[in-house]
Amino acid sequence: MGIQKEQVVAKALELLDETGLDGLTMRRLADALEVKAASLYWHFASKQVLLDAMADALVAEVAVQPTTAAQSWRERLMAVAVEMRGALQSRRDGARVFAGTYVTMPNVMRVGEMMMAPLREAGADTRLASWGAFSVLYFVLGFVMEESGLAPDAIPAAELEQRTTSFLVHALTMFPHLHAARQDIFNPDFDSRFQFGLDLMLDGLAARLNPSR
Amino acid sequence: MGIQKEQVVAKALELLDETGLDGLTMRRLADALEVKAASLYWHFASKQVLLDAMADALVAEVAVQPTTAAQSWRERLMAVAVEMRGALQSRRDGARVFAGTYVTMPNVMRVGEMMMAPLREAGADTRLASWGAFSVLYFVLGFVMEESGLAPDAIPAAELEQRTTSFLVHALTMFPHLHAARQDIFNPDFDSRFQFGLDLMLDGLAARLNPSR
DNA sequence: ACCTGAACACCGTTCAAGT
DNA sequence: ACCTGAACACCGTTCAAGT
Repeated sequence: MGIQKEQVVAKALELLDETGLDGLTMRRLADALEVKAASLYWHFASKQVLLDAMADALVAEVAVQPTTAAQSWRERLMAVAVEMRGALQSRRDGARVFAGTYVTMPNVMRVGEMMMAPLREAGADTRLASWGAFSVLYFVLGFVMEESGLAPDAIPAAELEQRTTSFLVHALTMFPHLHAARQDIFNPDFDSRFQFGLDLMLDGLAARLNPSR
Repeated sequence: MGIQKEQVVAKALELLDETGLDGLTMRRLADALEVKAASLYWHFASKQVLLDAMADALVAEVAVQPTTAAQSWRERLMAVAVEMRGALQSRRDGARVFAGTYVTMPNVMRVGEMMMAPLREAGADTRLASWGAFSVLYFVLGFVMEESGLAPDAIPAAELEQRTTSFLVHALTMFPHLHAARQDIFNPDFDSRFQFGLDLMLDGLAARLNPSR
């Protein structure tokens, strides 16, 4: 009967959680599928093609919630951004897998479309809507890369503490603003920090949607 | 006499331009330095440590231009963001090298400090200044990752064309907003697109610095 | 159509041994 | 203090051969 593409991608994402991106090899994946490594090349031209498919599958989990008429464009766009962050965080190294990818994959396009829609309906022209949507996507990606780089399974606790100490020593002697803000910089409430950055962009978009005010 | 850390990092960045991140191996780097691969481990505990040093060296090129009193906080923050984009683009796969890194490296801290300074002097509290600065950094990183993924030396022209076609086919049949905005989405004026996204965030920051208006 | 055996040309990393 | 030889335990990928 053999293996199917979708099974391979699903198993690869499963394995990703266990091994991380650096530990995910074609041989290990083949083992998990009870097949030989060479077989994978019948279904995927290269490891990169498989990684692209994984990225697409990751983003496929960004659910389209039925639009409530009561929701503002801002709430709707925010919801997609939050979902996107969740998708990138749903698997270990998810952001890194996605980062090697381009916006031309169907499910990434779908997310772009879902971000553009509320902007368009609120009166944005194609440039404002598309550049705005992609700008939000770039922020989300950058945020999650940093955020998940600090996750406990990505970095040993001892090393994190060492980095923290090193940061504080440098800050104290050379970077007064970082030192003054150390409480905020090490604030572990990533939800609030994400919301904060998102709001900055949404405010900028709002100003362009209502240039009169 | 032997090799020095700085020479190794400099040569590694040089080689990065030739080979790309995937082609940069310890053995090739050793060859370029006319040394054996094992010797590198005397200076760097692992390849990852070397990559961290490369990321730091990349960001070291973000120059501090002497602040002109005439410049607004907005101009100063923008200038650092533009410099940061330039640094990440100065080497092939620069953004990918940097993306594996954390904000605890001295030169990354320096950039954070340079972004925070104008905000603080404009009256921002530590939270607004630090979270704002890092939000801008996340946008810059996400932007350059996408931007340089589309660069001619990162992707063969034939494949880029194929992706474009695939995008348009999908857009036509499934994603009306993307299709309507296709001219803007494929607009190659990345400077303008970068400026656009940056302005969104800066507007958001401006609103928080002058909440009275 | 789909899988395997076997090989090719590499990797990162370690470590005893050299100078 | 710094480098090398030689090895270990892997990689991604190809391809003739099998069913």
